[in-house]
Amino acid sequence: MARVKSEKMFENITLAAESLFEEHGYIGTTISRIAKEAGTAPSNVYVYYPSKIEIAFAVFDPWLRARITELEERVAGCAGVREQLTTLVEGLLRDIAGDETGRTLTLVQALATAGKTDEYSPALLHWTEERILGMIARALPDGDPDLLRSLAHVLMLAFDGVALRQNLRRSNEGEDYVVHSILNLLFFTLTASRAPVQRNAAGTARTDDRS
Amino acid sequence: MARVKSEKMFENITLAAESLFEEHGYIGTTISRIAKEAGTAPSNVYVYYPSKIEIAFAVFDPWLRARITELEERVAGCAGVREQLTTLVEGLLRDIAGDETGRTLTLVQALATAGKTDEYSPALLHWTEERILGMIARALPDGDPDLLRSLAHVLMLAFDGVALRQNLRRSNEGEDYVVHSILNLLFFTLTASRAPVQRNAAGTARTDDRS
DNA sequence: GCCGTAAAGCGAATTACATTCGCTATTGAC
DNA sequence: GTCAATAGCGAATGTAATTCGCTTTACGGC
Repeated sequence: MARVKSEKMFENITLAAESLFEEHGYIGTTISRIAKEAGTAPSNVYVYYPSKIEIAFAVFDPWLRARITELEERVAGCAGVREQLTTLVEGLLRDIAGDETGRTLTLVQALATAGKTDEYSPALLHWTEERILGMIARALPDGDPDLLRSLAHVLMLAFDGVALRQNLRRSNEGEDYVVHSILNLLFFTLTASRAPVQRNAAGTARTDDRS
Repeated sequence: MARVKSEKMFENITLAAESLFEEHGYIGTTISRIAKEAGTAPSNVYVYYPSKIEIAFAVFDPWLRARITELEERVAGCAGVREQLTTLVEGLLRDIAGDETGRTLTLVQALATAGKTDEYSPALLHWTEERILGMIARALPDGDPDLLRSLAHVLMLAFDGVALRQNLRRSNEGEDYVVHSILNLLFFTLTASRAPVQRNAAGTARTDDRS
């Protein structure tokens, strides 16, 4: 063997990219700029990453995992079903998907511009969906498994939708409405799926934990 | 006045763009190629459209409106609530958002790469959401208006999500699962919202029109 | 400590595009 | 028939990702 990759340089490039993506998004960030910020030449960036899109994935992956894990803790700390679901949906859609630092926008841009040749491992998406399913299932232990999976899937789609529309909106009032809509739907569904267990005379259902 | 824009040339450019976007997506289509296909020079394209993204919008807008209108007719022709909702969701998510000719992918790519300076009128999105709301409301005339609007909104998000993920998947089995999930959720919700009116002894609800 | 070598590092291409410029040719209005 | 606006076009321009070829460095074996 001979000369070895510098851990320091790898870190410089990754951190520079992270900071620039955050500030300017995927498309607004150039390899030249990343290199300059990392203190090297553009061509040397390709010693550490095979392409620009791989840098974006490398930056986004740990960020999303950290946010989801953090969200799991917050959800687990909530007392009732409604609080748990509200925390989950707000955290996922408003805080993470609607993230103002533009990281999900970065990913959306990267994914949208990814060519057929860019191999994007769906591992992160799977992982995320499983985590969301876990949170839902813990909130609704008696829920029908198929329905819970459907909920998780729809939440993932909504996540993508919110991220995509980041690029179109000025204000973020849209996200609040999204959160409201999903929770609206979720609570109706919750009512329906738990209805056989507890139902009052008026025909409306209530859970044992009020918010 | 002097020389006037040729209607024929405008059509040539638009049709060439439509065909190329369909085949290669937004990013895979170049202005040079559009011009060649239209029988003119790249620079002349800019006499008819201010930018590449405007061409994409011009092509996508009438296509989406036609598909949605067509879907409205199909939904209206369905007999029961479940058939109507199934037709709506399948048509919207599998046929239109998951469109194999890649038109929604084209739009997603265009939107994702759109700079802050690109003015994209949200008129089309509003129009689409209103049409979806109309279809849902006609299927569920007794539904709570707020809930119906939430449903329409979530469907729009799912639409975006499906379109975005077009770029990641090889097969389209994912769309079938999406359709299943949404319908699953929808029917639970339907059950819940109609429950106060009709409910049988077992605590499960059923509507008056079975599929 | 020295040497060979694989690989880091880098400046200069290369390639690909969207978009603009300056000029020529056309055509509609008078 | 003349004028003038503008369609049409070939050649820039500018930007950005990625590659190339060369130089320099530093690890492993001796």
